[in-house]
Amino acid sequence: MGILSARQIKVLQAVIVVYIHSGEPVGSRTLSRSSAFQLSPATLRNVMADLEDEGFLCQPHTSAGRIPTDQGFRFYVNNLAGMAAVSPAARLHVREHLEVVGGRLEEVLHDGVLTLAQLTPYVGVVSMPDFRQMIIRHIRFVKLHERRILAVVVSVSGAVQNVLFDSDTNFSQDQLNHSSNYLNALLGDLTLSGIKRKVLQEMASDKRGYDELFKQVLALSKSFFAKDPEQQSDVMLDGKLNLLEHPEFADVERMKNIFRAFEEKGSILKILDGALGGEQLRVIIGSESCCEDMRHCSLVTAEYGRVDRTLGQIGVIGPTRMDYSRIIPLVNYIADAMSRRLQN
Amino acid sequence: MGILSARQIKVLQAVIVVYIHSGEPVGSRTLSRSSAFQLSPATLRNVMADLEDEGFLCQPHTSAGRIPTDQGFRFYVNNLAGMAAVSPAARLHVREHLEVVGGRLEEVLHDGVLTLAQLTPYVGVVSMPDFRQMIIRHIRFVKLHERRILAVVVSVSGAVQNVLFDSDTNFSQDQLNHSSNYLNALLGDLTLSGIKRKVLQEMASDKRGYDELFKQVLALSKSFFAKDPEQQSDVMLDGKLNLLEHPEFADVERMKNIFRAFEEKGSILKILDGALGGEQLRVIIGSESCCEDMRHCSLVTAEYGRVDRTLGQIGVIGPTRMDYSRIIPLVNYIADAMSRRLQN
DNA sequence: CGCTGGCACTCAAACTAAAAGAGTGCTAAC
DNA sequence: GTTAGCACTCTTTTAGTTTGAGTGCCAGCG
Repeated sequence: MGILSARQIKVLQAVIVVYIHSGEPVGSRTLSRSSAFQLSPATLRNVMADLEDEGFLCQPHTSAGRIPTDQGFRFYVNNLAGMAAVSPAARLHVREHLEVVGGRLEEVLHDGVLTLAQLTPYVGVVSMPDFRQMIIRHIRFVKLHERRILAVVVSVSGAVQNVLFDSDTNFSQDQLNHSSNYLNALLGDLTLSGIKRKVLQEMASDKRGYDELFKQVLALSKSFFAKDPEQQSDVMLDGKLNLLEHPEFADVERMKNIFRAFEEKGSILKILDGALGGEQLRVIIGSESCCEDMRHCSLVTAEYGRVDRTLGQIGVIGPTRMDYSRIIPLVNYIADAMSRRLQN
Repeated sequence: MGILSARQIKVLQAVIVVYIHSGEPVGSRTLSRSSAFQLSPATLRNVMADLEDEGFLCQPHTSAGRIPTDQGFRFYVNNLAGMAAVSPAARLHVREHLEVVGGRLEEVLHDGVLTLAQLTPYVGVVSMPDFRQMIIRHIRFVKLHERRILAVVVSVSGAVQNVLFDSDTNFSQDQLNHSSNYLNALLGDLTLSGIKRKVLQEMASDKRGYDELFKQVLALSKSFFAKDPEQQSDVMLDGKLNLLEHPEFADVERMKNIFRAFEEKGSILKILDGALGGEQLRVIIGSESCCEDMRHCSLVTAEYGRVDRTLGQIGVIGPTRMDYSRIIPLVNYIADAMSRRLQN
């Protein structure tokens, strides 16, 4: 037990390949006919029964064909799935729609999921970078009304976040400008919390002699950073309708579950960033996501970002019966394209 | 024909009320028993047959009860539906979740749809104001990188829009600040296009003598306003899952259609803003929306905004079999609460 | 010992038939 | 104008039957 014979592997692979394309339980007869097996249905039955004992296959009910279990798919993805090259059509599509110039971070991400939703029959998904972990290029304060201030924070990767807060004192826009300048001069390759720490340090070391400007910056920073936990970390989805085309989601109850998971994006985010800092590409199959509502879905995701720093995950959500050998390279390809675009 | 007798109206109303609560076709027997009618089923049958001839009722098939047509619902909403008072529970919920202080426009709108999605079994929907029609309070330019500039535009109602653009010349942040100040001094109760026009006018009248600063502003404005059509006008939806609970959407095909309409928000926006400038409250029943995918849905929407200016529509989308007498006052109530919150 | 053919068995899906139930339209009588 | 009665229609439900795909197991063969 545990280790599979060469023949078992070959049968397992055949079952999975057929199942991925047909969506129906596959029986011994089908297998014996279609594939290049020289074995009789009876023999295949024996092999399949063994594979079932090992947990790679299962039957929806007695006397139906076998379908792969999550464990079966896992073995397939890890060991058997040959990776198809990204089709020329897909490359062209990416070149035209994704590999364009610039744009805000949000737009780039949107282009990414949109492309995935168009090139696959699944749902495109991307986790938006945690703003708190992004390196800040600019902070600028805009006086709105009395003590109400809008901080515009721009990261190196082009993400823009607006933070609304109230300051204790009533600064003029000129004062805010000066403070902005001061703060921007200070920051170099730091995240928001890094900046916060640095400002506090400068204050502690009080080598600045507490000049007027510095006091302003301090007061402002205090109010501003109090608001910091304004966390926009989020996921973006596109192509939810694609799922409706798959027979496995004709069941209304199952559909509801998945759409529920989509609506409260927190659970998806948890799955996406769950094993953060792991491999560059991840495949999460069915119950591996530990999310009950997503038990019948798989995720294929890849990291995207700049060379030095991962920003988030982009990929697709589809039924466990997913065309992994086509999707995995595609997700990789698109993550790469996005990363390149973010690089400038 | 055309005009309905008192008895016909009474029957029509009874059919609709029963249907709204049961969701099943209602037959003459049910009606004769339940309601305060002193009429026999046979008589009711005659009346109902007449109502069907007039187009207010229809049968899913021979020998089923009658269900109201869109026209029937229309008559009900216009003439028969007694408006229920907003329940204390709903009032409390609104007070706690919607009638809070401040926040960006986007947050306010989000609170609005969320509240609707929680207080009704339908989908909350709000059309975001067309930024181009909003009165601008602030424009501020932030230098990002070389000639790449981020304009932060803030409206009086608290909407913030970031516009990314490239200027022809490489301004310093100080120059941008001065230009911002200049521009902000100029604008008073104007929309973006109003400002554009004004700047052009000032240029034409060249009474400024073409000083250095003004030239800057001009150059900047030219690049900035070139980007103007960056239209974010959009709709926000919440509570899509609610719809799945309704028996009328157990049919997968029908569900798909509606979710398709949700995904491409343009069509919804068209419906919402279609009869813009009309009544304060609108009810759109079934095919009246002229959107094939939404044929089985009704919308109840109300205008929201500041006293002097309508910003958009907020309301719900649900099955045509909607509890209008509860929903209409509720939507009104929530639109009011939102408008009040936006007022400050 | 591995493979195969044969056979009995199981189970879901498809089909058929019959019955039940709800409701209608129509007509004749009140 | 209203009603009771009746024949008719059509859906829904139930049950029973058949079909077909597939399995498990056993005995025999190389």
